[in-house]
Amino acid sequence: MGVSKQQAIENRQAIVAAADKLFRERGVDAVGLAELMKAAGFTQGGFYNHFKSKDALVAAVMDKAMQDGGDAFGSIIEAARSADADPVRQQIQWYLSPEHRADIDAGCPLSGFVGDARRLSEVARNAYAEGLAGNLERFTRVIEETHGSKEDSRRKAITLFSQMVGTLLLSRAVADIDPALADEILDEGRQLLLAAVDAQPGIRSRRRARRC
Amino acid sequence: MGVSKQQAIENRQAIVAAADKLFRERGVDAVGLAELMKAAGFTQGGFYNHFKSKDALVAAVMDKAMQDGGDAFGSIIEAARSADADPVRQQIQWYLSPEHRADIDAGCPLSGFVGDARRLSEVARNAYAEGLAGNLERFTRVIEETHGSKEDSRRKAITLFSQMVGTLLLSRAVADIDPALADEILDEGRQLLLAAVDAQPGIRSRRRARRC
DNA sequence: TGTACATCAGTGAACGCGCGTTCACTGATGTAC
DNA sequence: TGTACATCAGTGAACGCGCGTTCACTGATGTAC
Repeated sequence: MGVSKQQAIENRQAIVAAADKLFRERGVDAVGLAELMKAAGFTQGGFYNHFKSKDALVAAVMDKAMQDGGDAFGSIIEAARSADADPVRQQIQWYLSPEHRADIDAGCPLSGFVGDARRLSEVARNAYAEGLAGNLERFTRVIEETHGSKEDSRRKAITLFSQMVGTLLLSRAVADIDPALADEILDEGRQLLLAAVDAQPGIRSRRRARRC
Repeated sequence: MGVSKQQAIENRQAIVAAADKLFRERGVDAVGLAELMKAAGFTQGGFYNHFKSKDALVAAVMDKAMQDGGDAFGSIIEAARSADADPVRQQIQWYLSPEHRADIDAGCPLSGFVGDARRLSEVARNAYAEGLAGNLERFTRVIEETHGSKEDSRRKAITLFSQMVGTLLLSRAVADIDPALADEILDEGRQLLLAAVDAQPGIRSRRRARRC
């Protein structure tokens, strides 16, 4: 129809955003391009003005999701710091909240795509792996700063994140069929991890210091 | 072709077994009935002699996978008991082994289907939820027996299983792209959980008792 | 600044293909007598 | 026990449908002069 370059860029982003949401909700295979383009506000033929193939879109979605995930992580850490709260505690609180469990569309992409990652194209799997590696590095840095235990902060980041992912996924998997079990999983997981963080020397000393 | 009733039952089981394997490897949507029937050794038309629809097959696969998963769990517990080893330790060792990570086909179905569970039919989701509930009950009983801490054995079962699932899934998701990271996740997770189990009073006293 | 034209995002119909499902048919199994 | 026949799992072609992808066309944008 004739569209400015700026508008074309925004339209491409709209397609990626619609795909991100639909792919997480229903799975990549279950979402057709016609439906996807309609959701983004276009007709299906225009898809190939922006992407070489559906696979290329999947890769773009994965890139964008990983970047958004990193941004969300950063925001929570920032917010915790300005509120003088423990960033690791805040991260656990958010990750294992009923709100995050329900928000598959915009929640952590590492959980959202963990089941599909293996089956996607190599480019998309690369984006996932880099997203995970980056997230673990960021998490390691935060733990190192707030807990002061330099030597095993990476170990803690890896195990803590794995625990959060497992808890969230199992809770999500049964959330609609057995909400009581889903809540139990989420609550027990959150309490355990918060208790473990509170038991860390770095954290405890910091919280005590503020109270005195 | 004319087939005995016994043979027909075995053929149905062959279809379910082939579907179980293919669905886990490539996802339910990505596997067509023609391909599936061929993998089971039949032509596609025969499918509807056994199942009302593809959805019905998915539900049957989920039922079977959950039963197999329960059986596998029981075998490991049995083997540990006859070897006078700690069943919980053995369970962690197996669950977070490179072998189980690679064995998606016959591994734990709760991990294998966790990403897809939300998107399947209600019958299949029910089977998944019941499988998870049953597994947690079995695990709770084992922990209660071997660790002797009755009041919080369920809590421990839930959190321990969530941790194993998260570790396995993240490790699997990046196993082919970033094997070093995948191994790091698996190893750190296993070490953490084994250390946590060793710190349990029930376990420690039992192992000490045997050594004296 | 104004005019002429190339660019290219968007349209919507069409393509071949593989999907889930249906169907008429086959023929050994299993039952009735 | 032997014969006649109903059953029903398996075959393979066919169905309509929606998929990913291609295409000719449109027309405002953006550029060249």
